[in-house]
Amino acid sequence: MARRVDHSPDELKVMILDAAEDLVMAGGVSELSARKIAQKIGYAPGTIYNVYTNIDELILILNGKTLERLYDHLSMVRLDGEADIGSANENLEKLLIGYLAFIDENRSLWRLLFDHVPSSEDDLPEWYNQRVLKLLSVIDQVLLPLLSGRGAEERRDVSATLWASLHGIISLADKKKLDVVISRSSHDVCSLLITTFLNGLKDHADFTGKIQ
Amino acid sequence: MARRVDHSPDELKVMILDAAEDLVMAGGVSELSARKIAQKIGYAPGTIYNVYTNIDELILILNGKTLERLYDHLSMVRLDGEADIGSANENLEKLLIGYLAFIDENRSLWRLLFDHVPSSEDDLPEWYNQRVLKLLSVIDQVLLPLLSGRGAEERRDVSATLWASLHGIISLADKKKLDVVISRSSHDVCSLLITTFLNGLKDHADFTGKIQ
DNA sequence: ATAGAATAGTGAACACCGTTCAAAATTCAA
DNA sequence: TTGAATTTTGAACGGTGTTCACTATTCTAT
Repeated sequence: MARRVDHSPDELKVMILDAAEDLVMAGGVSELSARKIAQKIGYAPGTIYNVYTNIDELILILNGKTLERLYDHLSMVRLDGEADIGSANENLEKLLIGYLAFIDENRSLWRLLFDHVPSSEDDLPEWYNQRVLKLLSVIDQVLLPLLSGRGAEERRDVSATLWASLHGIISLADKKKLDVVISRSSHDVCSLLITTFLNGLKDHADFTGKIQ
Repeated sequence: MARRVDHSPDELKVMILDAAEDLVMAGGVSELSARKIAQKIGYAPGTIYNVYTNIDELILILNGKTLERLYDHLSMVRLDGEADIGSANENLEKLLIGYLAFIDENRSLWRLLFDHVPSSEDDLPEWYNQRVLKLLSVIDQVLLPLLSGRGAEERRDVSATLWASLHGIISLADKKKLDVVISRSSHDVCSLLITTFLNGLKDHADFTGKIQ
């Protein structure tokens, strides 16, 4: 057949993406399949492959969208402008609350974002990496006042360390792999980590091993 | 057919488990399938379901085995007995090195251990939880001298927090989701976290919000 | 020794999955 | 109006987990 005039390729691409998003939101990651998307938009499965090279590419773009939505969500958080540890702690706590709220409202998309490992081992595309960096810049800004003496790269390493640590707690808790081992909510555990981490950043050996 | 006399049910269970382990080690998590296991041990696929209720149960038991092997690996690490932060740091660094070495030698099994989410949402069995706790006790012991003033439960929470944080770093790095964001090896990042965390544990508000 | 119950193992079948691609349907250009 | 170009199809391929009627074998009891 040919162009059913119904939808341009670009429209189709969006329709497929939206259908995928709906499926994941409504039924979890396991509901995402080419056939179900096709059924939802009233096309044949093969049509998806005219517009996306494969399902991994579709997921990548969907994850990019989730990343963007997460950034939008977190940049709404009102941050304190003071440069002391107390303010940084409060700010990080606010970000944490925002992040946990986002996860709560977008649990399945968030799982897809972090748990999905694409079959191919190619590097992620530049536009995707940019979004990750943009997201991390939110934490970076909060830590900036405390790390003004250090270089941009080292600062980003510190932010990323904190971020990855929080992610570890939240994702293990989500997978129910912390239940045995911990008696508190992941929120409380994250708060503890933030406080301890910030406290630990004071006057100790930095990344390069020098004392500040 | 009946008992081919070849193997008792218990033998069969072990054979299947070993075949599964071999498949994962040799070709990654995606190589694990009922048909491939069956082929490897010279039985029909259905036989597996006479001995395991489903593949998730098989994976759970395999993960239990990996957990046990990881514990054995880590309990070989010689730890310093001093009670100061420096010793704790050294000890954790040694454990980290041991852990990273284990991952290096058992990457696919380790991925199966942490990434696999069973379809059913039942709680994990008690014997499995015990193994997780036993593993965590290794970190617990190292932190014990620094947290002697706190209760056992709170100490375990602190250990689990550190553990989950390290896991977050290592597993994000493994999924190549830190490459953009960080310039160092996951080993270095983990070392930074350990140092900062230990430093931060000194004289700051504890889990309950009180100052020590 | 033989009949029958119990057990062990089978493998085709079911309902899925991602992906491909020759063919068909439609539109556009000449 | 014809023919080229394009879009869409859906059957087909090779895979997945899981089930279950059936068969083959062994054990038990007569």
